[in-house]
Amino acid sequence: MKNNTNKRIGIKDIAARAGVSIGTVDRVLHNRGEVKEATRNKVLEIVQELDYTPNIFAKSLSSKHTTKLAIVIPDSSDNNPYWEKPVSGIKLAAEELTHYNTEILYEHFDASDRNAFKNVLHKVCDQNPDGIVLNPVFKDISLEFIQEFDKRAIPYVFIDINLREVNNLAYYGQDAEQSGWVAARLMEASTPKFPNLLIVKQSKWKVFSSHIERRIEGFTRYFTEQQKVINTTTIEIDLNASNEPYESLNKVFDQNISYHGIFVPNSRGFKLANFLKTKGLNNIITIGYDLIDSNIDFLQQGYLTYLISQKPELQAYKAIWALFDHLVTKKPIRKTNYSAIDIIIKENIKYYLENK
Amino acid sequence: MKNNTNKRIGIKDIAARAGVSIGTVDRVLHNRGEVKEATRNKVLEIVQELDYTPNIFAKSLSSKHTTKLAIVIPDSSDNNPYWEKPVSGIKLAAEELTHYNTEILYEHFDASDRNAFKNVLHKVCDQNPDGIVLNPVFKDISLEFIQEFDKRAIPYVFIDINLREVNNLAYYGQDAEQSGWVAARLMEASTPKFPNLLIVKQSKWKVFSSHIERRIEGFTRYFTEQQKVINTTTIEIDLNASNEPYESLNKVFDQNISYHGIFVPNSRGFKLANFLKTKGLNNIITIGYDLIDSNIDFLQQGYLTYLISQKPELQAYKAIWALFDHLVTKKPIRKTNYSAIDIIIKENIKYYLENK
DNA sequence: CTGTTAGCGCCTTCAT
DNA sequence: ATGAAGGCGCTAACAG
Repeated sequence: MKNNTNKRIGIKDIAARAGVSIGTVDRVLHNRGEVKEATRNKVLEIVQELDYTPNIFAKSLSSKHTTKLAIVIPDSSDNNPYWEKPVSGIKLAAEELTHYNTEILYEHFDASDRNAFKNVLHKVCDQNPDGIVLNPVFKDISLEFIQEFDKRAIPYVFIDINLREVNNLAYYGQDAEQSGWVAARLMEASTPKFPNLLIVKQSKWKVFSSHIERRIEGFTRYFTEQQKVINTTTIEIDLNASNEPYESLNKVFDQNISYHGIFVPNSRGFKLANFLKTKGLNNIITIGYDLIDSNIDFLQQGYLTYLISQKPELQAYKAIWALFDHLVTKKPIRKTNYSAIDIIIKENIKYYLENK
Repeated sequence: MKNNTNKRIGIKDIAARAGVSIGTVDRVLHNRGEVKEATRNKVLEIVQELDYTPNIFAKSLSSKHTTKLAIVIPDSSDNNPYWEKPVSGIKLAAEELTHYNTEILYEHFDASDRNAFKNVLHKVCDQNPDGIVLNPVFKDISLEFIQEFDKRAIPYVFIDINLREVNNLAYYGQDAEQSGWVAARLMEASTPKFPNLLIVKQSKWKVFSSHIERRIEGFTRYFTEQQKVINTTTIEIDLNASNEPYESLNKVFDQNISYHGIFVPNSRGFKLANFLKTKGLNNIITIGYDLIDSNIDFLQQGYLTYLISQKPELQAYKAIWALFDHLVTKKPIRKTNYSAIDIIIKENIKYYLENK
């Protein structure tokens, strides 16, 4: 039984102890205005001694200052529904944070549009926010602006893509290679020895490509490191073209190889699934990524066997909170934060969705 | 650019809109004192319309009242490390909530001790808490006290075990049968057709038994409903006896059946794994429950293939917050809340643990 | 039944 | 360089 009867000590107490007014205490606490060196030291001493910590509720209640957090992540205007997810995480965090006198600046842009990206960053700089969540889709442009952030001492948190050798406060994202391992492990468990495997890549997919490549690396490296022999075919398809993926897949399936498993390392598994459905092929193990609606649909129909999910909502949500904690409550923040790699099947998807 | 400049509306705003004073608004909000039915309705209407939510910081700043929440769940003193998990969720919630003027009353007891359970509930009643999180391990005793709770209008939330036909605010727990389905599905995917399967039950396990039974039901029903033929052997072992599970398992494995998979529907998978390790059997698919340390250890060593986890920390954490939200912020609470059924393998456990 | 008022701990402006 | 006072949104005691 815990009884928390320790009254918190406040600036009033330390003012009394120091024989000054609370106004003076406030000034030394915030380096605001001039205070005689002697009294200043005395106050600080007492602060130390009494282990004073501000009451952030009283603080945010009274403070006129609202901290501004800017979010720079793509939206789904490039026809990739994946991007809806982080946005919903942002909205949740924004809602919660209105209580704390903090406001979220969110500007969406097409993930494949260099200029849009640059423009957004310019706007963000103009707003002069207190902190920034950034998905650095274009590395060169990002680095440019990061210099500016550093100069202004604005903390920034990366989402999804981690840029090395810069001074970011934190990173929230996935370990793409490891998720490839997970996929491989599931594939191995569900297919016979020496399986024929197909990997369906997307061409013309510039933005996120490093992730996709690393998922594939992880996938194939799993088998080689376990010294399992597999027979892999990799095809590249323009998944945005209207005649695809049917044309390419038809070609592959006409070659009379019977595939045991198919790995789609991006969020477009549903396109493959749709193809399999029209062909009546429902005994192939298929593994895709991300819980977008059409994937969920085909998972439930049985044309996708596994989905791997990284809770992108949570990434955005956590990134924003990290900034808040850093700026307002001064909590220490862990720098590298990899998302969980969740395994979703028909049987557990329902409660997974209910618990996000 | 979304500018969240919507000032939160407060009791002052709704007072103005209703043409009354903030005092009156406060009274209807808290059912304190008498208010004319007409004005009462008007205020409530405006509250609805403006979607008012109280500023809990201002609230906890001004309020003298500290809300007391009592938690009645077992600890691990009955030698079941599972119970450590919810306790850690409680601690987290308690820590967060101290800020909000609420105090957590936690009294542990042995899950197998009827008298201990009763005593704790008596103590809880004496404390006269504002809300109660209850794991109703013993149904009859629980129902007895629930009558008292209802009489005093103290809201109570169930964890782990759901008692029907009582007026609980919410339930947080697992869908045991569905998790059995998940296990079955994984087992099916990883074993040949017509597999020999072994189910290792624990005897003398009174408290939690309905869950365990329902996991097994789900497991076997999956196969029958899919019309898959399996050959199942079920053994019951006193997993707390020192000569077990070795004696019983030895007997089973001496019978010259080669098992493809073993299902352990409780948290003691590690005991089986340890047996398999000493026997050098590492090609059997094994599925266990719960991320207790020894299970994690054997998962990483490869003697447990899958672990199914229900994030018991989160259940406790959410249950406490549900009470808080109900009592303090008046948020509506969903009554039935099933945990996610997480599939854990060697390859994804690391980030899973990092993200709890 | 309803309005007024004094805080809660802190920030901020205005005097001194 | 320092103190005094008003206010943030809400609770609770006190007057009508």
